[in-house]
Order: sequence, then C-alpha cells, then structure tokens
Amino acid sequence: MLTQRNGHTTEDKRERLIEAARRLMAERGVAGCTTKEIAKAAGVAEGTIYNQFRDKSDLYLSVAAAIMPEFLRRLPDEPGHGDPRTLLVKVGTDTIKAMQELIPLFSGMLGEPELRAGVRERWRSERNVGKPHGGLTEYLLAAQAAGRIGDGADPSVLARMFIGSIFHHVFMRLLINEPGLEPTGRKFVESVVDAVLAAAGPAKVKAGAE
Amino acid sequence: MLTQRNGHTTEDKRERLIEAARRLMAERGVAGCTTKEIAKAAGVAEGTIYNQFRDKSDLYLSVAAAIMPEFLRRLPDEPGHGDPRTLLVKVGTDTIKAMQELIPLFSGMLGEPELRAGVRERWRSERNVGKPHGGLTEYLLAAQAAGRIGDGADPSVLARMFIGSIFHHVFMRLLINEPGLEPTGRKFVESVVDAVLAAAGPAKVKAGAE
Amino acid sequence: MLTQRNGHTTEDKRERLIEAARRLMAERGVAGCTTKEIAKAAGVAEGTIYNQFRDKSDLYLSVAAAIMPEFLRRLPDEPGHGDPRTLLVKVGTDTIKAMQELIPLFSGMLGEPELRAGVRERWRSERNVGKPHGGLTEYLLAAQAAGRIGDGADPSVLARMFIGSIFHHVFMRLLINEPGLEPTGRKFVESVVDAVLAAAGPAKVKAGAE
Amino acid sequence: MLTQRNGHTTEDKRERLIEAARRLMAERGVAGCTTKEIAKAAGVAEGTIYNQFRDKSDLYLSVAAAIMPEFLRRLPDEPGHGDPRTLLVKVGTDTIKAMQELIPLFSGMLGEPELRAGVRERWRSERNVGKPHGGLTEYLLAAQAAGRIGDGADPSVLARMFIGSIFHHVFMRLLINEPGLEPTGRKFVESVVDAVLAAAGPAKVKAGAE
DNA sequence: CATGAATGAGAGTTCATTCAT
DNA sequence: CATGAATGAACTCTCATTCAT
Repeated sequence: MLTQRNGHTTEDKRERLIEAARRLMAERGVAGCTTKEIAKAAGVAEGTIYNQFRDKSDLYLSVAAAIMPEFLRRLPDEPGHGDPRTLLVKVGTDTIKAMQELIPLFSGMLGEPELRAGVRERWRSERNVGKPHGGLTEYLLAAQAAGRIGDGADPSVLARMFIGSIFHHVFMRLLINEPGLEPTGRKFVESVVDAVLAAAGPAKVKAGAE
Repeated sequence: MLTQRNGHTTEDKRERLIEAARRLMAERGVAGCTTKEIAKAAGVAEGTIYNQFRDKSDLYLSVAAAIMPEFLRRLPDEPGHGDPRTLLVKVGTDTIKAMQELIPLFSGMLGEPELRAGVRERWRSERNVGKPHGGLTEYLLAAQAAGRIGDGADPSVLARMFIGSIFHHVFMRLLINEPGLEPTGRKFVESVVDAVLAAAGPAKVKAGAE
Repeated sequence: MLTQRNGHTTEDKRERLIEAARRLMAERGVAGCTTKEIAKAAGVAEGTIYNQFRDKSDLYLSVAAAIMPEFLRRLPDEPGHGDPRTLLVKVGTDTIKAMQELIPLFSGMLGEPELRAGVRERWRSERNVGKPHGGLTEYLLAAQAAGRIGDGADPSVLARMFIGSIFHHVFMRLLINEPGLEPTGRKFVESVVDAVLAAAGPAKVKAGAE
Repeated sequence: MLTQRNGHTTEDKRERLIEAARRLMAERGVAGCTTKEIAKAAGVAEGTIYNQFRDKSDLYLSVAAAIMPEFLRRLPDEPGHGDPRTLLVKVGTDTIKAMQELIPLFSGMLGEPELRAGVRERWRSERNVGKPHGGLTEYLLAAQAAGRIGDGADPSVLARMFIGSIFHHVFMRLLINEPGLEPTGRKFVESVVDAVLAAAGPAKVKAGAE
C-alpha cells in the first residue's frame, strides 16, 4: 500500500472523498454540492477527485454504491428467529435513517439521464441493490413459510408498502421539514408495521413461541 | 382581452410558461431546466419570465401550485358511492400519472432550503396540499363509517401506505427507467389496493350492494 | 395646453420626469437609476419617457440642463452691495447644497463619452454653464474693481479655488459619508472664504461702509 | 515562484488584473468596465478574476488600494528643503496626473453604498489615505514652522484649496474634455500655487536661502 | 499521484428600448 | 400621446474540468 507524504494512503483518499461526498450530499442535496466543497471536506485537493474518479458522476455513483450494501445489511440473515413485529420495527427505523441519506442522493440523479444509466448499470450486477424491497420480500416470504406472519397477502406487495410508506414519509419530511415530526419516527413505523401485519392476516404460530 | 404584438394574450404567456416549465421539469428535473429552455419551449423571450415571475424559484412554486389542485381533485366528493376497490384503483392510476410530474418537481427542491420554505409557505394556506394522503384519509374514514371497507386499521395509516407505495414505485421507475415496467402500472396498483383492503379487514357491507 | 384625461398636461409629464430623475439620481447616482424607477417615481408609464425624450441620455441631459441655471442663479446680479464675506459664505453654502445633486449627476456621465459630448454640446450655447466658476469670477472681478476685496490675485483663480474646495469637499463627503461632517458645512465654507479673501489681499474699501 | 501553464506567474495575474482594471476604469469609468473586458485586457480568463478577488467590487477596491499609496508618495519626506513654490508646483502636476485615474474610480463608487462602505473600511487602517489633503497639510505646517511660507492661514484649509482646485479642474476636464486644455495643466497649477502662497501671507525666510 | 490556479461555457438576472393597443 | 408587456443583449458570477508543476 503506497503511503503518501501526508500520511494518507491512496486508498484512504478515495474513501475520504466518498465519505465527504456522502455527508455533504445528504445535507445539502446533490445540486448544492460542489467538487471544491467535497475536496475540502475530504481534506484533499480538488484535482485529486479526478485521479480517483472519472468525473463527478462517477463519484456520485461510488457514493451510491457505498450506501446500498449498508442499507441492505439491515435485514437479518436468518429470518426465523425473533418476534416479527419487533424486528420489522427495528428494520423500519433503520430504514428511516438510511433513507435520509439515500433520498437526497437519488433525487439529485432524477434529472440526469447519464447518472441514472450509470446507477442502473452498477446495480444490475448486485443482487437486490436498487430494489430495496427485494431483501425484505425474501424475509417476509420466509416468515410466512415459518408461519410467523399471516400468508394472506403477497409478500412482495407487503414489502413495497412497508418500504414505500417509509420512503414517502422521509421524503416529505425532507421537503417540508416540519419541526413537529419526531426525529426517528418510531411511532409512525409501528403503525405501518401493524398495518402490514394486518394485511398479511393472522399468523399460524404465536410470536415468541420458538 | 389585451392582445400582444405576437398574437398571444398576456394571461396566455404566464400559463404557457407554467405549462412549458411543468413539462420540462417533469422530463429533465428542476436542475436540468434552464430559464432559456423554458422560455424557448413557451415561445417567449427569456426576459418575459421575469415579467411574470419574481425569479426562477417563483416559477417553480407556481408550477407546483398549478399541479397540486389537479392532483387532489382525483378524489370523489362523495365517497359513499361506487365500489371502493374500483375507485381506489382509479385513484391509484391517476396518482401514478400525477406523481410522474410531481416527483421530479419535488426532488429538485430537496437541496434548496429557500425553495422548500416557499413551498411550505404556499401550502400552509391550502387544505391537504402537500399532504397527499390527507384527502385519501378522509375518503377512507367515510368509507369505513359507511361500512364499505373494514375498520380494522387506522385510515390515516392506510392512506399513507397507499400513497407511499405508489410514490416509491414511481420514484424508482423514474430513477431506474426499467423499460419493462408497464406505463400505467395498473397491476401494481391493484395489488396495493388489495393489500390495503386486506389490512382494513372485512367490510360490513357488500360492495356494489347499494 | 393639452390636458390629458388624468388631469396632467403633456408639459407636466416632462417636468415630472425631470424632477423624479433629478431626485433619484441625486440619491442613488446615475447608475443605480432605472427607467422603470424614474417612471414610477414620476407617476407615468415607462414608455412615456420615450415620448418625451429621445432616450435615457436625453433625460439625463435635460436634468443637467434643469439644474445648472438654478445653480448659477446663486450669484447676485449686482455685486456691489453687501459684505463680500457674508455674501461669499451664502454662495458657498448654496453651492454645497447644489453640488449634492450635481456631483452624482456628473459622476455618472464620466464613463460615457456620448453623454459627455451631449452635455458639452448643450452647454456651449449657454453662458457660464459648465464653468461654474465663471459667474463667480465676474463677481469677484467687479468686487475688486469696487475695491471691496483685494486685487492681489487673479479673480479667476480665486473663483476656481473657492468652487474647487467645495466641490472636493462635497465629493469626498458623498464618497466617505462621514457621519461626523456637519450637514451644511458652514464652518468649512467660512474658513475657505477667509483663505480666499486672504489670497486676494487687503480690500481698499472697508466692508459694510457703503 | 510557481509558473502557470501560460507562462505567467500567479502573482503576475493578480497584478495584471489590477493593472488592466486600473487602465480601463480610468478610461471608461467603473460602470463602463465589464469583467469580460478587464479579463481580456489582462490576458486572462474571466473566471480568473474570481480566483483572485471575491467579486468585482473587491477588484475595484484593490485597484483603489493600489493607486492611493502612489498618490500619497508624491509628497517629500523632508519638507524643509527646496523652494516651496517649485515643490508645490511639482506636487500639483503629479496630483493632476494621479487624479485622472482616481476620479473615474471614485465617481463610479458614488452610487454604490456597498463599494463606498468597502473603501471606507480599507482606508480606515491607512494614515491619510482617503484624505488626500492630510499629507499636504502636514507638509505646509512644517513649512510654516520653518518660516518658508507665511503662517497667515490654516494649513489644513490651504491644503484643501490646493487639492480641491486640482480635483475640480481635472473632474471638469474629464467631463467636458475640452481639447484646448493643456494636458498637464502646469500653468493652472502655478496660478493655484501662487494664490495659496498669497493666502498664506509673506514668508519669514527667503526661498532658496538655505 | 497530488496539487490548485486557470479555464470558459453557461447559468440566472437586469434593463434600456420597442410597439401594439 | 400614454401605456406597460415583451424583448434580448449584456451583465456578473459559478463550477466541473484540465494540466503544468
């Protein structure tokens, strides 16, 4: 690993840039984020961005690529254990937190076809990335199979409703910035989870009876 | 009605600008929309924008103000009649169409605090504007009271799930632009409506039995 | 005289425009003065300016032409009477007041050769206009001839020093806007008058001895 | 010294911009001076202005800051030597030259309160800057103390008359641009100096008798 | 590979001027 | 002659990108 004279490695710089861009983009949106600011926040020269990334779009895509795996890792590898309601509430509040970064990022890409093509390209290779309900669908399917939640509804639809509600909730909060909204939105998540479980119908197995 | 030298009326110009901006913003997002392009698309000189609107933000807010009432008008004034499922599917597909314009518009505002403050200001005066689930909540409440849908879930939560699912669906489609997705997304809406009705629980009154 | 339906005469509009332009230009300088503002201040439509004046420059020149005669009228027609010192102090304080309008006007013309050519043209036809020391020179010459002030210096030079001191004084005040400076600058004028009289040398005739 | 790709040094660019702005502003005034022109005259891209200066105002203020020290340096450090008349004539002709740059610069600032505030701010820290008669006052005071000029008048007033006459002279020349006026105005300066010395009264010490 | 001054296309905005009414 | 919406050239300033060091 090459160590530079300032004590940072090259790999470091790339990561620092992604980290800085991620933070700034979550705060101010993509449009309000200049390369100068990102470089300064990362503690590197502006030109360094162009050594590490092809252009600004490439940096954005790398930020997106860095966030998604974390986002998807919210879900348990083994869905059979624990109370589904408790788990879904946890997943929901985690999702709220993650969405606060993801939404400004994605929103800034809407108007730029090239960026969108890039993100599409990158996501094609990764399972479930870009389809945030995908992992959740698998979890719900497994939970239905185990009888831990009802099987009265398509788990894919349940997952979309769950994610969609939270997505919309966070989006509107970012847009309107109502000071009254509770920061984590736990109560909101709980009511959504209850509605999702109600849509699924009665479980075959009592929760917590493992 | 005063006719200007180019054959258009004054009122016309303002409307044409809003119409052009609306179209371009839905296509390319707010950021990818220059005043020059908007003026050209409206068949008007760039300076005319500044006769009709204080600045570009004011034009954006006017576009938003023009879209929202149309969006809210989707809902029936009298919720007691018609099959709830049929109606909700209609509302859902209308919402999909409206969201295709609203989402690029709103997304472009996320990074700009001043725009957001402006939209907040304008919406404060209008009932339900900016809270797209509000009108729907009222409809569902009335439908529950009439026994046309089940009352096993908070109608506000049902409305959020309904709107949220569609919002997220359209957003991701705009982002990923999967050519495979059906344009109107009717099938998607139907499955969401079914899940919402399932979450509400069994209706007291048979649908269509009026 | 043609009377318009709003009760103003055409001549009125021209005067009102000149008056409004004069006020605004003294306040904000020529550059900070738009045709829209001037028209509004005059209570007429913007287009009316172009009925009354060829263009904005023509309006400026008309303002200049309106101010100068007033400025020159400060001097007494018959210089033989009154105490020269008292009179010069009066002339000086009047000049300060006039300069507060003239300097922003002239300053705005410096960078525009066409305006300058216009003002040169107009002033060529009027005696002493544009040579503000000219009238004063004549007064001082007469006062010297009458023995009311000393004849130890060229009256033209004395006049230039007198006017120049005040011009510079007002200019710097407009530039720096020192709040400490007394508004009328009477004390400053008195000291300048004393120095001018000192430069002229002792008078042959005692002041006030007529 | 870092050499940039076009062969100029960085320090060079800043100086070249100030030099170009100074020349153009003296020629055409501040208002008639675009950033595009200044950049072109300096042989630099327009954007470079904004690397070196916060905005156009900052460039103006830097030009002003560059001119003033030169202007003040006209005065001798040791006022006791040389014939006062000869020296004052030299100072006067130097002042005429300097004023040809200073007046267009200052005139352009009259209508812009922010610029004026900026120049006030910068001048507060430098002795005598912005009070062009200040240094001259000190010289005249010393000359009076040495008996080389008369002490019959307040040296501060004498200095103001001297500077004021020249200021007004140059201003009107810039405004009217009479081709007949001699370029340096030496004769004018001589007559002013004579009047100033006359106002001061007879010297105690014969000129040139050191 | 790191740097950051230099670049210039292009953004939003202003404003003197025109002209159909 | 009065009006004021329409006009578009020209302005200041931003910012992703380049490249000599």
